[in-house]
Amino acid sequence: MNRSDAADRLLAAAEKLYYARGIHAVGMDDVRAEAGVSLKLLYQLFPSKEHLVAAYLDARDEGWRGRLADHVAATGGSARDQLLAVFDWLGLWFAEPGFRGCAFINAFGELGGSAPLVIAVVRRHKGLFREYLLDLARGLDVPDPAGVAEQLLLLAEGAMTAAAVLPELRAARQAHRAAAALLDASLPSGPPADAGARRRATQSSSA
Amino acid sequence: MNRSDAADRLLAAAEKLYYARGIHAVGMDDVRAEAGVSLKLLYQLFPSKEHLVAAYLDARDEGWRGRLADHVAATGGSARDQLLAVFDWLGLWFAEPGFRGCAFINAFGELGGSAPLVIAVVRRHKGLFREYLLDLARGLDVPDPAGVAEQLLLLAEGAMTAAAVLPELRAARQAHRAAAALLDASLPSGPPADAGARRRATQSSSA
DNA sequence: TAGCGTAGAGAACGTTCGTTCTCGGCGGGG
DNA sequence: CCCCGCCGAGAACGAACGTTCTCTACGCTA
Repeated sequence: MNRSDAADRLLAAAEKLYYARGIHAVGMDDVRAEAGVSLKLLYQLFPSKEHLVAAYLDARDEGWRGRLADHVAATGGSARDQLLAVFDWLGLWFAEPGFRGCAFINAFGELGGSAPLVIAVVRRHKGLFREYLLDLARGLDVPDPAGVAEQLLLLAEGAMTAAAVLPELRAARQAHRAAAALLDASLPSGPPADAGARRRATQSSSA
Repeated sequence: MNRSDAADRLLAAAEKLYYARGIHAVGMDDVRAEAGVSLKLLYQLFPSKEHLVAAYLDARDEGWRGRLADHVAATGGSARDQLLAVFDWLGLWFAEPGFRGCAFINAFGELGGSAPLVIAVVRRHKGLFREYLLDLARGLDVPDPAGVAEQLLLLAEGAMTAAAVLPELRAARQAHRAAAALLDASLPSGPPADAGARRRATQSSSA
């Protein structure tokens, strides 16, 4: 087996097992067995569990942001539409079978104090997500796109944890409504002329 | 030593150690040593680690919600003021030394799949926080207090995780601004007359 | 074909941890 | 004063895990 193939299989196995069961509940031998790779090769490719976990999170970061950006780009529309499409995509993600919250928040809570490699990857991921929102927010005609991006980031983070802990809240829909309200309120000229109509329609459709 | 005193000391030790280092990084003997209690008595009071963790989270739930409610009640003012005071209190909490995010989210990420007692306590805590926000939101003159409460819940949850992972974002301040905007937008008659002035003042004071 | 480097399978090792057991001592009732 | 039961201290036990080591077999090269 090619070393690169083995690395791919190991990362796929790590993502499946770590995300589903948590990190400390999955042993190196579990990952090895799921990937069908020898322990020796595993340790040649990833010299410790922390390295494997960091690589898993790195791969997941790339995939997650890629799928989000693809969905948003496919939606098209104005900057406002694209920012709202972020929350549509969150709703699709939350509804996927096996959804267990944000892998990065989970990993941070699990390894918070004792895994600097992992902490760095988590921070990088959240920072890149924030930058992505900021890029979209720069397309708005608002005086403070960074503030809007950070407020939407808070909404998205809150939706992820709420969806994991209290699935019945339909967090993505509430986050979408809140995001629309924040976008309207952030316009220096006030909400667009039909904002009231849109708000009423959004509320009644969420009953 | 009284059994009730021993339980109190054990819960205090558990809170200090579990919150600071995470749950699986703290052994039963660490808690026993910190509390100055014998292992035998520990197991008489809490028959397993999972019971001890659940009891720790229950005690923390009570303390956390109590401190929040005290701060909000001491603030007084309108329902709107009290809801915003929730975010003021979050800012104070985030700034405390040793802040490491929400203990319940951390525990959920750490034990997500394998500790039903703990999951139940986490869900109860978040449910009670949501009910608290809902009680405050019922004092607003808005058509959908439940929606407002849930949107503010998302903001608060997002602020907690963002503050833990990216402290430099000053999440509480952004969450406060977003909450004010959401409250203005949720009024059926539109924002109060001075909402624009308040928004501008809030923005400039955050530079 | 002989020799060598390497890979795979899994045993082995050392550590940690949750939980239970043993032993020595202390206090309270006859 | 003596005996019995309980308690604290800590050893002990079994399991799990991260990591390394051993042994065997295979493929490549001359």
